[in-house]
Amino acid sequence: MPDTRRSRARARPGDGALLRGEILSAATALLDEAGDESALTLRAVAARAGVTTPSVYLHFANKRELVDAVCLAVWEDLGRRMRDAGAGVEDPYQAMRRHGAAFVRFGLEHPVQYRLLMMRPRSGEEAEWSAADACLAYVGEAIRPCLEAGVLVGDPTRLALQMLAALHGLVALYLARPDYPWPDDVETMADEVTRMAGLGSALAGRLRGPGPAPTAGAFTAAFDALADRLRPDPAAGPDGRG
Amino acid sequence: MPDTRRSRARARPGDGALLRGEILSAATALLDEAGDESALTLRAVAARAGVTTPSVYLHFANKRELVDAVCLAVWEDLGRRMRDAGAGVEDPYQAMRRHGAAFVRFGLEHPVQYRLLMMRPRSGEEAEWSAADACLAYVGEAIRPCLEAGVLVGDPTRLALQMLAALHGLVALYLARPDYPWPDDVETMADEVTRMAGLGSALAGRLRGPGPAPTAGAFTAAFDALADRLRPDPAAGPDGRG
DNA sequence: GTTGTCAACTTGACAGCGTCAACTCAGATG
DNA sequence: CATCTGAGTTGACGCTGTCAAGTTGACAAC
Repeated sequence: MPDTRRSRARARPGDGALLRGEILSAATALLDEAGDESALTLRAVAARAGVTTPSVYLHFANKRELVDAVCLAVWEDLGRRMRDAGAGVEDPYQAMRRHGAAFVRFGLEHPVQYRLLMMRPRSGEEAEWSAADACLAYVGEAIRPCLEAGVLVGDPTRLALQMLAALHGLVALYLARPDYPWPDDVETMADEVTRMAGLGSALAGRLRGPGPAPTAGAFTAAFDALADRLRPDPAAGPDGRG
Repeated sequence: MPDTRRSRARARPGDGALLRGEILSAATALLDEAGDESALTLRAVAARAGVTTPSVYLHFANKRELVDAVCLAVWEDLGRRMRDAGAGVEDPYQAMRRHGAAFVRFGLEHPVQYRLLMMRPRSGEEAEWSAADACLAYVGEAIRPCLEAGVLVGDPTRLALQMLAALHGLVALYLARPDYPWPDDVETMADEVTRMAGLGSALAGRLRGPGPAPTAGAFTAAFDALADRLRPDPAAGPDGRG
């Protein structure tokens, strides 16, 4: 038996690109339903699109390009989501917190696509470069106001990489290791990791340079003093701390 | 042509387990030489061990178990390496810095194994549980002295997860995205990320609870003051800051 | 309305993969 | 020498991505 009964009418000359869209949505549906990339075979995609397997090659050079296209489609949301998360928050540090949490939330909402785009060895070719690059760029955008306001100090690229490392680490770890003792509120944890990275970068940037390393005792005392200073008013506020 | 000319003498009854070791080292060599998991096929492993393909199934239930065994072999170093890195450093925070850097270094030195064990969706079975669990346990060990000394405050498990997220994020990002604008000294960056996570956790733990979120301006001033306090002596020391 | 052309798609195959049931074979044991 | 059994092989199955060559069908021209 061939792939399947023919179910799709041949496109008219000039409309060949129509199939591309149908293949893409078939692949997307397949990936979303199974939640597992192993379900995404060219044969399954083609059959779902009502077409034979090699027809996929008319619009995608190979499987990798198809997978990339499927995953990239979901990526178009990321920038908007991160910007929306920080919109209306004028304080640059608090805005960065929202940006980071939005990034983590996005990753957790698209586990398969995130894994395929961010946790695969690089293809060697230039494909899907834009996705991972977009992540770094968005994080860079999020921290720039903090740099301009003087909350963060240091090299912007380096800071963005460190910040992204923390965010990506949370997503990647959660996706690959759901058996870890994760708290129920991973949303909160996303904010905590962002805060951790933000506070840590802010402080580490100031401590750079030669000099003796402070002891843990000095840290403890200094941190307690800093916390007191940053918490002058014990009255409750609408937002979380830090 | 069958798999290859027969090159291995059949083991004597009772010595069947010998083949297991030969398969393991063949697979290890294959993985190390290619630096790419796609080179690790059962046929290649069997041929390298001088045996036919199905013989692998005499000692490993499936390919996944073989891959896990290969990767786990390298994991036995991790605990020792992390402990060694912190040995002799009595200051708990500085010891934690070393632990974190050692973890990152380990991951970067075993890219294929790290990726296979830490960046793959969970098998569903219990296999290789120990590897990822070991990571979390080692990080937990590293931060416990900090908790006891009062440098870190908060839930140990949560803190370990956050710390591991930062460390894993750096490794995972570097392995999956070598095309990022990484600095030449990733070693230094490993330390910076550890420091970032440590400082951030230390501070974030103190700022938890209800209350208004400090503004970026308050942060900036408070951080500058803290940095001054932690850097009382501008004389150069042997160690990095922070 | 017949014909020709070319894009759109199919046919049929290839090599390689993980996996398994059935078979052979050598070495130890009686 | 006969037999038993653990060690390894043979040959196959269904699956995968991929490709060269063939077919089909809508439109444009006569």
